[in-house]
Amino acid sequence: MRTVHEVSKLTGVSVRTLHHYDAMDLLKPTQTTQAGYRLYDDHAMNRLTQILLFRELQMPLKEIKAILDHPNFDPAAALEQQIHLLELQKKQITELIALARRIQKGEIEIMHFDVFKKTEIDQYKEEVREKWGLTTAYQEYEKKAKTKTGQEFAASANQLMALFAEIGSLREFGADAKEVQEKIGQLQEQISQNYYHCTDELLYDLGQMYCADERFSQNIDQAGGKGTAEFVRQAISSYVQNASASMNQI
Amino acid sequence: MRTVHEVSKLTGVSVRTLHHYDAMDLLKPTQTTQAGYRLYDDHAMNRLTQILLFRELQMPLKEIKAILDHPNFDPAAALEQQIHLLELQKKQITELIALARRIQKGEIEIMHFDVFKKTEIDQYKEEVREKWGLTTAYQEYEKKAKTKTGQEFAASANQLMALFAEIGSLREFGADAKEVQEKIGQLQEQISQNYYHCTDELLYDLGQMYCADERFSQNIDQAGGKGTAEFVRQAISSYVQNASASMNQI
DNA sequence: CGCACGTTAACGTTGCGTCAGTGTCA
DNA sequence: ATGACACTGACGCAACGTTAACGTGC
Repeated sequence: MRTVHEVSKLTGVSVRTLHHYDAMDLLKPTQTTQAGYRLYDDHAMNRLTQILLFRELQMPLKEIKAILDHPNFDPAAALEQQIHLLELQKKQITELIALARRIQKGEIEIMHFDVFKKTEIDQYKEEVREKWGLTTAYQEYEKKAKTKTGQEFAASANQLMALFAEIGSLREFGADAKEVQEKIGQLQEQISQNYYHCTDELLYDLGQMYCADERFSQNIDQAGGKGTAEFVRQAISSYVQNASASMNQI
Repeated sequence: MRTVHEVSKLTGVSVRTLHHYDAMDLLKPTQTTQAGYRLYDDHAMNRLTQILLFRELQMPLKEIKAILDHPNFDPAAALEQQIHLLELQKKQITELIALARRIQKGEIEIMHFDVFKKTEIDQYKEEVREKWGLTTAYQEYEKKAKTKTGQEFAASANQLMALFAEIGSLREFGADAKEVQEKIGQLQEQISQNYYHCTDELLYDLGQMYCADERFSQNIDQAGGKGTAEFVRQAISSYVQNASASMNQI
């Protein structure tokens, strides 16, 4: 267990940064003493490592949080992506150096501005985001949310909850039952209409989240009875599998 | 002559960024049409190249401006420094990749946090700053400025102007005359006391600036008569040369 | 006259730095 | 009791993004 100062000295981040990451729920201290002192254990240190790696790649902290908190977050896959990004950056710097050298020797006069355009890097970053089901959907959601009044917002939430209640009442038929699978299709459509384009992958991720995140599971179980969240997750899982199976038949 | 949009497409910077750089006097358009449209020529484009190179190295825009506007700014020297910095960055990324790879293979578990500490880079950046006579002195100045009232501020400015007037009255003796050289010594001391530690190098840079920047040369000439700014520059130049010569004798 | 492009002005955002005032612990 | 270290606001700042409201030119 380390104090803020110790973590700071060890990692090079400022104490203020640790406060900041705590406040925004990016990195919570493992414990706090009775006096409110932050204490970090090795697990927290590992998360900090991940954060710093992503930060090195110029990712916004919000996105880092979203990735690390993703229900299907896979450290190995993330690491691979990070390495790829680092190599792209290295390549870009190498090109920059080469160009600077040629200018130095007087071989060329003006810089190719293309070198500054990190399209390749940005492109891969976009792929990374999509891999974790982020940004594209998330941005879409934020835009739709802006043009919505509080009432409309509540209305679509109620619609969803009503659907969960219906699904909950069908638990006896099993997750694979036609009726249930139909409802899952409706769920996907409703989300697409009210929030963001809900692909099968996203739907799957949502299913995971419904169980993993208490704020969801509690609400869902309240609407459809205990175990509904888990039931929805299973139903979504087979729904998605069937969808990908029918894709392969084509 | 290019419009903002053209420059933007060519270089990858946003139009807003060009506005921003204009507003902060980092990159002024070569011309503006009667309608206020910004137009950039090749010279401006070259300056933009320099800016982007420094920005790539994570330098604050203020500092970039200070360097590019420095009276003795030397593009070749700057380029060399930029290359050096780029290579340091490349080295750091290489190390990061190596570490990430070892983690991937399971050879090690936890990251050496040292990799994130860019001490070497920061250190060299500090050298670059000092090379252009920046930051150290500038920060000192800003600190002293904070603990000063407007009156104290004006007082020290008047002291300086009085000194310039005295030097101006000694023009007939020539820049190398004992009396003049003495006054230059006083100048250096006064600056050190009121503003920041004024090394010989800094004094020399100031001399250059007194002539290059109209805001200075006009005031100085007003205090000591026409040609005083240029006279001071010459006097400082030989003062500094003598100082470095006497250094070599030791 | 439309339509792409330009302008200024002003507020919003990210990621912290930097006090200020106060409590804690060796 | 005296530092060194901790905490919580709160404001500040850099480098733009974003939106609004409006002029320009082919």
